[in-house]
Amino acid sequence: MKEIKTIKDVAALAGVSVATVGRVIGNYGHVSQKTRNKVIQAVQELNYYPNAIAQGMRNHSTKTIAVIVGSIKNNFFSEIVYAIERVARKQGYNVLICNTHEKEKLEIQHLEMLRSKQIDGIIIASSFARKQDIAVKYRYLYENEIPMVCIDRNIMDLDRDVIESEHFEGAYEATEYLLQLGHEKICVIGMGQPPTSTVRIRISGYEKALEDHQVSFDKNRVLCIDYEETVAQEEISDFFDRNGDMTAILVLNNSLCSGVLKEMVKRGLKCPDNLSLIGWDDEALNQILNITTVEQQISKIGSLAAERLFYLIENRESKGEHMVTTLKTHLLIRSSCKKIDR
Amino acid sequence: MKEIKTIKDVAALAGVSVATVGRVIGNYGHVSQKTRNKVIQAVQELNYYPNAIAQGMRNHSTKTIAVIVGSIKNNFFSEIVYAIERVARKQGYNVLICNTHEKEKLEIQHLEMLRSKQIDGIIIASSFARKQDIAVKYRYLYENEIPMVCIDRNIMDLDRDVIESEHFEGAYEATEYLLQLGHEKICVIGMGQPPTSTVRIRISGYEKALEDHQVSFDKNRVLCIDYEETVAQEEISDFFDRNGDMTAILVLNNSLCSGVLKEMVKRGLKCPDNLSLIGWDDEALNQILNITTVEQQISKIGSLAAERLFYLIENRESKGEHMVTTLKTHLLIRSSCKKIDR
DNA sequence: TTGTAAGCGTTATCAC
DNA sequence: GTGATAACGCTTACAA
Repeated sequence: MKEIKTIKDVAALAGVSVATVGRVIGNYGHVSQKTRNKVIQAVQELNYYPNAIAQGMRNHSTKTIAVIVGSIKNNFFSEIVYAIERVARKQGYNVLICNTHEKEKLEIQHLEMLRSKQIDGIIIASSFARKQDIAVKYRYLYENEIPMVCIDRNIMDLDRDVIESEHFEGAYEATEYLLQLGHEKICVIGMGQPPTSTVRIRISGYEKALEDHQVSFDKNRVLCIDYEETVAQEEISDFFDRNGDMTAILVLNNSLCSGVLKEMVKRGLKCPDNLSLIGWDDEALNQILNITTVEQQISKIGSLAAERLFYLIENRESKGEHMVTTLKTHLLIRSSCKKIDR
Repeated sequence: MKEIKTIKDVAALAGVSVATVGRVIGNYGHVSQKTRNKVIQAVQELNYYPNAIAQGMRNHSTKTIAVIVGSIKNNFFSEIVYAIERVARKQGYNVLICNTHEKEKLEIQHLEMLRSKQIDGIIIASSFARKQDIAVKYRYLYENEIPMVCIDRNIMDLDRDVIESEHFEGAYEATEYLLQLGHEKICVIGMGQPPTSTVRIRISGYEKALEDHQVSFDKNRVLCIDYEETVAQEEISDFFDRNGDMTAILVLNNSLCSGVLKEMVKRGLKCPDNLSLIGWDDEALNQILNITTVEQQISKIGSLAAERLFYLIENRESKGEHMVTTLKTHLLIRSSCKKIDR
């Protein structure tokens, strides 16, 4: 068990001052080749690594960013985090992971902790839909000098950069596809009770498609599910009971697709014979069962968010406009929807 | 955009010294009620939060731990990380996430970075199977004063705590189940080329079960797949070609199950009619398709590892024995395996 | 080219 | 009960 060495130990061993060691380590200023070699020698001998905490203290930078998401267990988020970490590592940054379980209180707690830890930047999928929903005393956590990028969801009226998908268009296209196949009794299922802002926008895309095809909207065809996993299956089951006449389901979150499929198995409903189905996000399950799906560019959300964040970190003073990037979705047509007669 | 306040600002506003503010914040020593109130008032007014970097500098503690895994995209790891983060947050710690892509070089790089960042502890699923495999110059990264817990995999001959599953017994039980159903041409598929230590142990459990039932082991029945996703499906396809006579497959990693199922769909093989199948780890896919599975206590691996790590952090001096915790697996029998005649 | 020393924000010991 | 101050390890302006 070796003691951790400091720049002083290196200086002592090399027979120079700490300033000279600093120059060699930091690669700045002028150092003679001879001295440089002595220092490098000493560094290797002692297995010296600079103390990043002390560096951070001086430089006001921790080379660490944080990602705040609902849950890293959600495939959508774990893929995003993976992409973020990839970009971050190449830039010499580490990534802190924070799960909010979609609880606003926890999100606030995390932000306070991150602020205290002097994190360099934050990528967040917030539980707050609008700035007004954030208690005034906590707004400073969102409106401060720390670079921040919102992913998947916008916080309305908050002037921050956003990377998201075309929620509206994705849902519109999927719904229209079902309408064109002859479906009118179309149900949608999304996450959050109340629904996340993302889900709300997707629902409005669904509504607009119905409207454009002269099919009336029925709010009983919409199910928004709470985040507590235990009750989800029961809610889905009740929903199936209430909508015995539905001919198609559009699932608005990947994590719900398996629940719907379980219910179909339980009821002996075949897809697409008894019920047409469209999923959201492409996963192994959808590929194997040949389920038509709204595809998002998940990795790209992560990598763009990370790149944008590093840009903000390196150009802190630039007071430019906040930027909203919207990524295209794509309806991947497989064989889970069938044509029906009206 | 507010400036970040320091303890000095608080002291100035409250009209006391920084020492007194420190006493109030840190809740130690004696402060009169009157002074205390003035300080608390100032703290709230300025929205002051202690700078954790400066605290870390003083206390030699960062209240941050790191988790090093192959890939957070892997459900097995994302569930573990979720469990770890849950425990950590309650203890006031943050969690850094590091993906190694199962590359030894990257693992070393991460460890160096973490050391530099003065991380308080590390939970790692290492790519190294044995201490001897680690270059001598890097062994100090594994044998130092930083608390460390290995998960899922042990590093042989390294004296560290381990939390893992019963790999051997899990594979033994699954194989025996197949043998009892009359299968003898049983294939296994696992991750890593060469296989991870975890997979190697599972394979030896499989071998032992064959031996105990007087079925000879054939190495052509074993497939170990490289981590590059792009080639995996092809390798599985070739493997199916080479083993046209197999009657059962035991999948040793959750992430491979979907690949096997895709291949079966492609070839029109029904489960269990044409081929019996056992998966590893229970996921939505297995539940929906009714696939018999070796269940691990995934969340528990994470929470136990975190609890053990915090114990080590808080009892740094204790030179106790390293501890190996082995969690039971459970064969969850569904309907993906059928009885056959010998 | 090299060394000295101030300062980053906190904690905690020591005086008063 | 309270305040001054050294220390944590590093960076860098300034002096030599």
